[in-house]
Amino acid sequence: MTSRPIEPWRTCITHASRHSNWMHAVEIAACLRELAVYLRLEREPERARAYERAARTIDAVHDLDRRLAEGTLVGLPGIGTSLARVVTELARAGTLGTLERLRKLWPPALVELSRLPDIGPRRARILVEQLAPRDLDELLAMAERGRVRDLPGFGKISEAKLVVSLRSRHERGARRLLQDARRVTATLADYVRLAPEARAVHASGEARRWQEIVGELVLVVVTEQPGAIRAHLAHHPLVVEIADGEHAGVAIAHLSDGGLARFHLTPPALVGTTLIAATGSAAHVALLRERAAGGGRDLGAIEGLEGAVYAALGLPWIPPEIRDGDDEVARAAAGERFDDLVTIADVTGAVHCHTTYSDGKSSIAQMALAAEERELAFLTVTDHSHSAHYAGGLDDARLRAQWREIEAAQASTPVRLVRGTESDILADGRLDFAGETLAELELVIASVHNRHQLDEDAMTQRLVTAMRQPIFKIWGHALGRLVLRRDPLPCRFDDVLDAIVESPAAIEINGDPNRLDLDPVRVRRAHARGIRFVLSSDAHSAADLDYLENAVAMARRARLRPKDVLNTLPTDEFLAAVRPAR
DNA sequence: GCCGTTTTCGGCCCGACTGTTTTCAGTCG
Repeated sequence: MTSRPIEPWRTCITHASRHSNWMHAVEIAACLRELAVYLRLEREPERARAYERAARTIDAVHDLDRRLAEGTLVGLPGIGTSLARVVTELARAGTLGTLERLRKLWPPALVELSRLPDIGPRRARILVEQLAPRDLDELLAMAERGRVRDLPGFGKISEAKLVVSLRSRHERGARRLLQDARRVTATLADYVRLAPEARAVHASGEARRWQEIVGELVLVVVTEQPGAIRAHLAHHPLVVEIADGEHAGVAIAHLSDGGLARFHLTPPALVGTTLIAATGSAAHVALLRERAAGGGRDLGAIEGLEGAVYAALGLPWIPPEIRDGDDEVARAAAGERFDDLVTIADVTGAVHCHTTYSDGKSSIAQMALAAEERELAFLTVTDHSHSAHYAGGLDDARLRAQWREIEAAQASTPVRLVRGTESDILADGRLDFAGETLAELELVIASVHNRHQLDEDAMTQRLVTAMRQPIFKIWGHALGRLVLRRDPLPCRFDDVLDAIVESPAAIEINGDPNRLDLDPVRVRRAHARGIRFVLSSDAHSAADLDYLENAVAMARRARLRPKDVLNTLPTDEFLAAVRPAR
């Protein structure tokens, strides 16, 4: 286990280690999306869609560098000879003749404009061509003066909507998923490191605290020449313009995807306090500032690394994941240490994995190999159950066929393969297999996949009934939320926790970047009731096993220790703890 | 521009909604 990282955040930086060029997948995908915007403006929606599809593929591909080197991009979904050439050129040269030409042809505001709600390519083009605003602020002023309502395709109502979305574009348009934020932050950090004036670069902000939704991206750059860093930043392909921040040590980059990135430029002596301020939360920093002032000190003037700043305040270092401004400072002051929160090195096995038997992309053998590579001792094979038609759920016969394949695969892997299921929780709270089949399984995950719209009473009843089933089961992606897309299931959560406390059950913390479910706030509530957890990746491919990192981070945010997590146990103890039949 | 053949060219999700029109275009999910 020694080879795996201890501090989850670090892996983000190491994964992004670069080759001779500096164009990452994130940047290539952004350029493809920008090209798609221009193609839509030029009324080529099919080609635009092809570029958007290629952007999604590049975002998702795990071995881009290898494929670039070997010239094996063609064959990836949506990548033909033409787009392979475009991607290769972007990767090698950092830009593309066509893209540069289009950027000169269309005003910069246009790309951002076409991302606003209710503004498609046609009306974006009308706004830009008829009003010729220098930027979106000027367009806002024009809309406020009533100059939009008489344009073709516009009226008073759409003008008013435009004003609203232009006024709120920064706070709303910049909300992004944690995974996206971490990737873009890492790529910006790598780029800044290329500047000789940058002595160190640290990712910070909400992404460092593993918040599910990230607004601004925040980075700390250690440098004695902030002007040189600003000039360097202006040349990044994602950067539209560099603006001044609230004080001289801050530069704000407007990104072509509509987001903002804030760079704190600090001299070496103040890196610790700057990193603390840049990481937040605001409430946490306020508590530290108060504590410093109580001792007659100015937080912003304390020199040294982060640990030294905390030490100067009489505190142990507090992990970013729990800097919520809740009671972490008070507890740390009272002597509680947080250096024993669960880490990825504590996790012994991969729970909740799909294979080609249902909607996974990798075979049982491929999943086993990926688990072995990650030094995991066991892997639970938990494909969907029969009711999940859309995902190719398994009936009894195919489940038993899978058991035979698991047995065969077991012969050639040291990873203990566990016979499991992700059983649908039916609308009435029953599980999807008969009791005798469930009893033959070694592990049961019970999840809601449909009928999300039941009312609170019916949903609570459904979940309570499911959790009271007389077998041990793991409540999978508990409240079914999709970050920024779907709210948690409506239910009386504490009633469900009551049922879990009484019944044999545990709760999953799902590391799928769209789910991150159960959320850390509710995990703390469940933890306070003595409920235990499993950390899972919900992997639908071998590479997805890395989503475990997200689950670990959510668990750390909830202050879980290894003892709170079932899949930190040795294989035999884990299997005994989760065995369905008792 | 990609893809999958009804195999080298035509389709690419499509219906609901809404504000703008005056019978529909644009946008969204």
